[in-house]
Amino acid sequence: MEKYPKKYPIGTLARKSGVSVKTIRYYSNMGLLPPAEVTGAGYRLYSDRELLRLQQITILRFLGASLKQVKAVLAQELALPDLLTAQIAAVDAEIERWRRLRSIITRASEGLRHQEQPWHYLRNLMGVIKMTQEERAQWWGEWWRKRLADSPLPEEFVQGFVQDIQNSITAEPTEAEEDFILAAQEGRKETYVANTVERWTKAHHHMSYDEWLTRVREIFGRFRALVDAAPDDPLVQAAVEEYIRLSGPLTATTVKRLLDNINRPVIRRMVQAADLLDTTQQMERVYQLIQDALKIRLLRLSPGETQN
Amino acid sequence: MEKYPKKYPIGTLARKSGVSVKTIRYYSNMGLLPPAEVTGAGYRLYSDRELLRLQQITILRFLGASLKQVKAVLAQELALPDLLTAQIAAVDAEIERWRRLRSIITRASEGLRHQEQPWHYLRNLMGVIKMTQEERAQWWGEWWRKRLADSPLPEEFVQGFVQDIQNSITAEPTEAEEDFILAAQEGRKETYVANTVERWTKAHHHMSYDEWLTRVREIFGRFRALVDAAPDDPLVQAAVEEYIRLSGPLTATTVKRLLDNINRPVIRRMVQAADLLDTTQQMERVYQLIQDALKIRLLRLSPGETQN
DNA sequence: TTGCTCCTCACGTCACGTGAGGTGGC
DNA sequence: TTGCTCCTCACGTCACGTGAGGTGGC
Repeated sequence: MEKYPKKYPIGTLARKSGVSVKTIRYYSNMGLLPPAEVTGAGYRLYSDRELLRLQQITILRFLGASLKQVKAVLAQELALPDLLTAQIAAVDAEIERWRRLRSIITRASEGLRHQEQPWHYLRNLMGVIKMTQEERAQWWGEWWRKRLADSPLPEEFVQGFVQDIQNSITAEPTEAEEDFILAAQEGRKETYVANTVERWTKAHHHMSYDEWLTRVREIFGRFRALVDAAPDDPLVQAAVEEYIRLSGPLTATTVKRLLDNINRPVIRRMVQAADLLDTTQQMERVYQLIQDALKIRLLRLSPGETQN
Repeated sequence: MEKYPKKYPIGTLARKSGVSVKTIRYYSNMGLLPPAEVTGAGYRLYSDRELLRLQQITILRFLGASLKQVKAVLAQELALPDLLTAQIAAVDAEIERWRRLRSIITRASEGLRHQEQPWHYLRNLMGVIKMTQEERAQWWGEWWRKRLADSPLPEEFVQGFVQDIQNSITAEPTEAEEDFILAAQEGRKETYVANTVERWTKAHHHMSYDEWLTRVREIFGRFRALVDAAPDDPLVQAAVEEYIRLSGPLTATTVKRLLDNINRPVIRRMVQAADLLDTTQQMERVYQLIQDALKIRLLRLSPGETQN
């Protein structure tokens, strides 16, 4: 006695399952849904066993599986939960791809509004977005080399500086970095920088960039005057307090970020450059003073976190 | 004098543009990038004019345009900004599609963990998610008809009630609605409802569902006792105050939402049902009392918004 | 006999890539 | 002459849908 005795032609299966005749024929031909029987005249006959299998196929397709994956799952070569986990990852990748495309199109669309040479602009935009890590390192290297070409800094120094810059470039570019490169390539770097820096000082310090710069200069003047004082001298600590405040709220996190920043090779190299250009040669000592004063300030803010 | 005198074969163009020979051949064959010249031996020759055009094609493809769209833009049948606007909309639709698929797969994946009949569960899930508005209306109609089958309510009343239910179904189902249908189909409705209701009362009222229900019953008891009082009677107003608080903070918005809710045809029909079943037949009057008391409370909360 | 169902085969979709088999040009 | 470049043609990708032309079965 067969379990599924009743057999019916393809049209009946199509009606029972809601799947088109063409699609069922396709599945059958590719071996995914073999008919229960084929008559002498070539008619495909199916039973409810095939109906069940077809429903499983439909479900898996509904969950985004390819026919190849469907085949693997039904052959029990691939477990259902594993398929779904893989699908979620694949869908996430797709969403990421589309998001990125969306941001690119939006940027292009906005950029075009103020552009007189649309194709030229779009070509630059595409170029910048497609840049690999090495190409960006290359670009920044050249940019700094050009900027420092006329400076009186010794050649080895410039070489080292460019090296530091290139080493500090991470795998994933930020949109801000891409926009800067684009602006520089289009010769509108000055206005771009002015705008973004102005936005930053306005948002974080409620003052214009000029005001902010004046404050920074004033603080460095104070440090310079105190260059021979001890780091825990109240005057030095007062100056460092101001310095911290210009970077954010007075918390351990802010101070740590400042210390991390000041320790970056590029910053250290800039301090060296200042010393090379400055006849007083005090920048290195000022730099040490600020570092030490920051460390003391951090100790006072978080006595429990001195280990790191 | 030609503007682009130098002509070169396909391989040179490939190297200059970074596009593969095969792709250039494809574009040329389909008329998107006709060669500047074809030699007697059939060699395609290109100039820098074609190089420029090829770069434009590459840019548009980078922005997600199809070759058909590329053709239209280069033939100036479609303006660039219009293309980009259309692209953004298309990309948004794609992201939405993938998001929906992701949520479906996630739900399936989580549901499978506690399921003994995975295919059966997945089939139900697919069915529920694919339900159209009419199918959902149909489903709710049947569900209520079954629930009210044994009730002593007259048949015309049940008909009208089911009609009201079906009319209140919106085009877009919520996930909560889909989950309820699924739970009901799988016979785990009771635990599902208990869980979600419990979560709701815990989150919004910091009490268990049982406690919350006791409070609601107590308030209705108070209204019932006050059925002949005026809506602005202090005791009625005190009861309505409690009633509002059980629904949210005492603001004009909350009161308006309560009034909207109480005015829904389905709610009115349920009040009528209570009267048909209750020997005291007071529910209709209690209902009116609550409505009037709510209106007075709303007037006191927002005297400026009485027009609507 | 009529009308419906079923069959195969070929082609189209989208933007190419692969590969075979052959030829032109430096 | 050798090695590189170029050519055409056919087929594959993915999951079918469309359509032509013909036949089986109630």
